[in-house]
Amino acid sequence: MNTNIYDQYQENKRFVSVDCVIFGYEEEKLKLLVFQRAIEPAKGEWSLLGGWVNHNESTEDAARRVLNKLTGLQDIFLEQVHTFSDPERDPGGSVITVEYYALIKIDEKASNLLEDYGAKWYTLEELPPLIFDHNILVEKALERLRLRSSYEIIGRKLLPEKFTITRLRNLYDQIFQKQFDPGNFRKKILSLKVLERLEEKDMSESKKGAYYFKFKPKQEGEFNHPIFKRSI
Amino acid sequence: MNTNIYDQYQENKRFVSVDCVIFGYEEEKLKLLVFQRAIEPAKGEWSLLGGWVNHNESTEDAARRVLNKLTGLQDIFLEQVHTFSDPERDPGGSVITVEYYALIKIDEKASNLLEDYGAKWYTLEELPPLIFDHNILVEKALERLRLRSSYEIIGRKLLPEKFTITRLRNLYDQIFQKQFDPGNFRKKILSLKVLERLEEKDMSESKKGAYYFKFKPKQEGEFNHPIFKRSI
DNA sequence: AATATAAAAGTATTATTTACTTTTAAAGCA
DNA sequence: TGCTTTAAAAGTAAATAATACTTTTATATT
Repeated sequence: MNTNIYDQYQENKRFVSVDCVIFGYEEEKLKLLVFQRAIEPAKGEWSLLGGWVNHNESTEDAARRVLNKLTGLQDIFLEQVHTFSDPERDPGGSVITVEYYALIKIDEKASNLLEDYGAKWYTLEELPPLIFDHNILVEKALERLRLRSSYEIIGRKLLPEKFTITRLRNLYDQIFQKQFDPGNFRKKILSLKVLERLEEKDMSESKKGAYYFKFKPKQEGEFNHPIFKRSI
Repeated sequence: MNTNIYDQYQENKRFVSVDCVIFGYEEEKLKLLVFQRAIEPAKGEWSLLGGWVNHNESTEDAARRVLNKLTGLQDIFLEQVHTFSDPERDPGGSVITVEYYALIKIDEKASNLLEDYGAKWYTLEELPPLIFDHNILVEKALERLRLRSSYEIIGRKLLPEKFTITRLRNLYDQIFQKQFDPGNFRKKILSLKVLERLEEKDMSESKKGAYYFKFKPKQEGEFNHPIFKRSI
């Protein structure tokens, strides 16, 4: 252990954890990965993925560590959401938790790993009651995901390499829980010039077929303004 | 000390602090309150207001406690910004800090209290280098203040009871570091119907005089959409 | 009474959003 | 072969909002 000038304040040390709201997209549905809690209190109940923040580790590193242990994935999109610190929030003791949300492609994960952990994907509507304040954390993560999605076109981490505009629109329908107008959505998205049209078409959804698109490489400072004035 | 089911994880306990970016508005300038640090390391250097998070206290309570000790104010607007946790961020030891920004009326504070703490108001341009990552915290707080100001009309906590539209516009000019068009700003603000015009005029700035306005009581769910499409 | 000032109101142009309708490409039949 | 069906893709017209201005107004000062 390295010397620490704050050792005189040992009294003030606190339990700090991270909790991850894991979003995925599959079968035209935005889904959320939840776990059966492995330790007391509330052992066996549904919970977000969490873990202690180790010494000499940032909270983001801690979140990546627990996510990697679980999914085997290395390059996961993470955004910090909020820190919850009500001393009563966890009946097991006063724990400060830093919340992140993660976006992952569902087909990428090693599903056998997930089963070992008693994990399960739920749609937003089917989500069961979670332990402690975790349902509030989910709400907060969803708010933040919506905010982000209204400033940039999200999907790089949720959709496969190539996808149709209809599929992207469906993702946005799911995130905002509303129906975007197909024509207007297409017009708006294409006007942003962040997608590149491929020559290949997806013929499974219509007779005419829908062009596949992929994301152009990310530009610096691409999105400074809200994209949709009234999406939220 | 109450019993704690997590006692077996004592090893994992961490130092947790709060840091406050304190915004005020005075003489047509957005200002920031900074302090001469009272403890080692970097004792005497400019720093944000901070403090340890005590047991049985939320981070927001901790922020209110240090702000109240300093200013005597009870009802301070606070918004949580971000949690910084790089183990190397504080050379004195690995400390996780939860950042808040506060909005206060400069004339309200007991300035003698401030002097005891070696505090000083700086404009954004004049802000000196701060310790550790505190300049980054300031940037982050400013970003968050801008985001909030683009979703609701801020000023309840920064302006006096009654104020002119010009004064509110000047505050927005300061926050976004740009010049809003006087006519268009007025039109936009009044269309939101959050201000109430008083009969009294401020005659100090023009021959015609400018009506004073005050905020109407806050409505629930008033602002769901960005107010200014391109303010950021 | 004339002048000067910034407030307040007004206006015209352009851009964006919204709610639609029409056309199109290709598959699957008759 | 050519008719039908489908959702994609393109197009359109009206309403709303943003922007860059100009004009009018109320009142203290000269």
